[in-house]
Amino acid sequence: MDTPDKTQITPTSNLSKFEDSPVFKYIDSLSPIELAKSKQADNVFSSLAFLSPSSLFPSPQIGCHRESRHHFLSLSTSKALQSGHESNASEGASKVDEQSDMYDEHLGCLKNDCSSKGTSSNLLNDQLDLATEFPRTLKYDCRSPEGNFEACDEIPKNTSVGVAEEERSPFQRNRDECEKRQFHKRDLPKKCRVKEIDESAGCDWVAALSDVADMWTMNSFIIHENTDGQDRRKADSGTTSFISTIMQFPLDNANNLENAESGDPSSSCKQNELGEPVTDRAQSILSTSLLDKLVVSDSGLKKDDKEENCNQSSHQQVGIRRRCLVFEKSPGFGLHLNSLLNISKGQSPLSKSIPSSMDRGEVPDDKRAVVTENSSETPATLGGNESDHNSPEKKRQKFELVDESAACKRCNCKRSKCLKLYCDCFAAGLYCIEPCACQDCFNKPIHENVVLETRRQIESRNPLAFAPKVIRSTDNVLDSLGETNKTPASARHKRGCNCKRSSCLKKYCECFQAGVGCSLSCRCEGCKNSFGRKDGGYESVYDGDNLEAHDVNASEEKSDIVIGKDQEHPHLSVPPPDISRLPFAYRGKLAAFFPHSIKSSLQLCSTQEPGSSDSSSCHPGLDSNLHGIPESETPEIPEHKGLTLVSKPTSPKCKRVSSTPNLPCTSSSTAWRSRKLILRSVPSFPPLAPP
DNA sequence: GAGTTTGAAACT
DNA sequence: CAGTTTCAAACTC
Repeated sequence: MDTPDKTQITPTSNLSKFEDSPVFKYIDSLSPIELAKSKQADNVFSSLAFLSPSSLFPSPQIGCHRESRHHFLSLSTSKALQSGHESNASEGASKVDEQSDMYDEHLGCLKNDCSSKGTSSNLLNDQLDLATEFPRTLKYDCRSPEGNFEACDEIPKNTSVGVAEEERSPFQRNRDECEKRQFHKRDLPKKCRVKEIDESAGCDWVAALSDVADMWTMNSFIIHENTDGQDRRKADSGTTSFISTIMQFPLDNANNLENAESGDPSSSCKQNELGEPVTDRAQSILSTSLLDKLVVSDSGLKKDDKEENCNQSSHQQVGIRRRCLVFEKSPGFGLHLNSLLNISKGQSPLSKSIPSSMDRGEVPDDKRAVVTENSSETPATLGGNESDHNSPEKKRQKFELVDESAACKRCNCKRSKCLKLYCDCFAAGLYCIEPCACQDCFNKPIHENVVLETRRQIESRNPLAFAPKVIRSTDNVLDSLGETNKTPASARHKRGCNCKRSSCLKKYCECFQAGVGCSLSCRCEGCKNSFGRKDGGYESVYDGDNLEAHDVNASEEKSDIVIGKDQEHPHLSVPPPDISRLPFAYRGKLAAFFPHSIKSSLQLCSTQEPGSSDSSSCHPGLDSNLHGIPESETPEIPEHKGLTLVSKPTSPKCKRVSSTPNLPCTSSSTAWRSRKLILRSVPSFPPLAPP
C-alpha cells in the first residue's frame, strides 16, 4: 500500500510539510479524496493530535478496555479516519469485521426486535456501527499512513511483542490481553499486586485527570519528541511521577467532582460510559486524560524494551502499570457497578493494611468469608493461607482464594451465550471472566453492545430483572408484601420463590440462597426455609434486635448475620447461603439502584491517596450514601422509609475474628480490573416507582 | 466428573 | 396468565 514515509510525518508540523511536498500535491491532484482525508485528519488531530502513538496502538498494555474508549472517544474520529482510509483499513478491518459480524449476527434478532418496537433501533444501529468501527479504528490507528502515529510503527519495531501483536486482530489482542492480565495477576508476586492495588485505588481519577489532560499530553508529546534516551527516561519518569501526583488528588477536588456530577460531564465517568449524550468536552477531556495515561505506560515500556532489552522485571513493572492504567481508566467507559462498590468497600478503614497482609500471603477478608463459609467450623482458617486449601474438598475454596476475583460470580453457561438471566454473571451485571467456563460467551467487554442491548431488552420485559432480588426493610415494607414476621435482617425475596421439592432448604431456592426467609409472596410448597418459613414459622434462631441494629451498616453487617448464624448453628442441615457469591451481585444491584450514591461514595473513596493508610473517610462515606439515599433516588418502593437492599458482603465477623485486616480491596481491584461496570445500564433502568 | 434434580427464566 | 420448554446451578453419586 502506498503509504507516506512514516518517519517524516510525526507531528502536525511534519504533516503540514508533507502536505506541501510535491509528492503530496501530486497525489492530491489525483484524488480529491486525499484532500478531504487530509482535512479530516486535521480535524481528527484536534482530539488525537497529541495522543501518544502507542496510545492508539492496541498494544497489550491497553488491553481489554481499549475498545470501550473508542466507543465514546474515537468514534467520531474513526469515522473521519475511516472515510479517508477505507482502503487502507479495509484489509485489516475485514478480519475484524468477521468478528464484528459475530455479534452483528447475534444482534440481528435484537435489532429486528428493536426495529419492531421502533424505539431504540437507532441507538442500536449506532452501537452496531460502533462495534464495527472500533476495530477498524484500531486497525487503522496502528497502520495509519498519517504520520501522526509514528510510534505505532516504532513500537513494533522495538518490541518483539509488538510485532507479534500487530499481526493479530485487535480483538484477538484484546482477548489475549485479558487472558494475559489474568495470568499476570496470578503469577505476579503478591508484593506487586499490592502495588497494583495501591495504584488502582485511583481508579476513579479519570475525572480528576481531565483537568490536567493538557499537561499529560505535553508530557507524552515530549516523550516522543525526545530522541535522547535519557531525556526520554526523564520524560517518562516525570510523567509517571505526575501520575502519582494526580493519583493523590486532594479530597476536595473529588468532592467537587461529586458535586458537579450532574453538571460537569468530565466529572462523571458514568455519564461517559452510559452512552448517553455526553458533551464533546467531556469526551475529549476524558479521552485525552485516559489516553495520556496510557502513554505513560507505553513510554515506560518502550524505555524498558530499548534500554533493558526486554528485561523481565521491567516487564513485570510495566505489566503492573498496564493493569493499573487499564484499571484506572475503566471507570471511564465500562465499569462494573459491582466493582465500583467493591472498590468503595475495598477502601474500608482496614484497607490500610493491604500491603502487609498481602505480603504475608494472607487471605483477604472477603475471601476469608469464603473460607468461613466453606469451613464454618474451622475459624482457624480465617487467617490461613493457601496451604490450607489443598484438600480436594477445598478445591473451590482454593480456587476462590487463588483467584483474586474471589467474590465474583462464575458461570458455566453453554447455550445462553451468557446473555440471559440464566447466567449468573449476566444476571449480576457482571461480565464473564476467565474463571467462567461458559461457551460462546457474549458477556464480555468486547461484546459490550450486545450485552447492553440484551440487558435493555430484558429490562424492557421486566424492569426489575436486574434489580436486587432481595429487599430489606426495618418497618412496613415487608408488611406490605404480606410479610409480618421479621426474619433474618427482615429481608425477603422480592418476587418470592416457587420451590416444589426442595422445601426451600437448598440453594435451588432463591430465598434460601439469598439467606432470607420465604414470604407470602412465595409460592413454595412445603416450605421449610431455615431463614424463615412462608407460613411464619421459624426454623432458625435469630436475634432480631441485633439484626435490626445492623441496619445502620446494612451492607456490612448482613453477612455477619449469615455467618454468625452458621457458626452458631452448625446443626443446620443445610449450608449457609453462598456468601462468596453474593456480595458482588447484591452490591452491583445496589449500585444499579443508587448509582449516584455509589458514585459519590466512590469519588469520596477515590480521593483517598492510593495506598493511603487512612481510608476511614471512605467507608463511612459508602455507608452514609447507601443509607442516606434520598427517597427520590430509590426507585423501588421509595415511599417506604427504612428500606434498604440486602447486601451479602464479606463477613465482618471474620474481620473481627481475624488477626489480619480486611482486604476487600483485593477482590475489588480484581473485579474492577477484570470486569467492567456496566454503568451504562444504570440509566436504562426505567423508573421503578409506580407511575 | 458425570448424571440428576431443581426451579428460574424464557417462551408459547 | 398459565402451561411448557429451556437453561444452568445445585446437588448426588
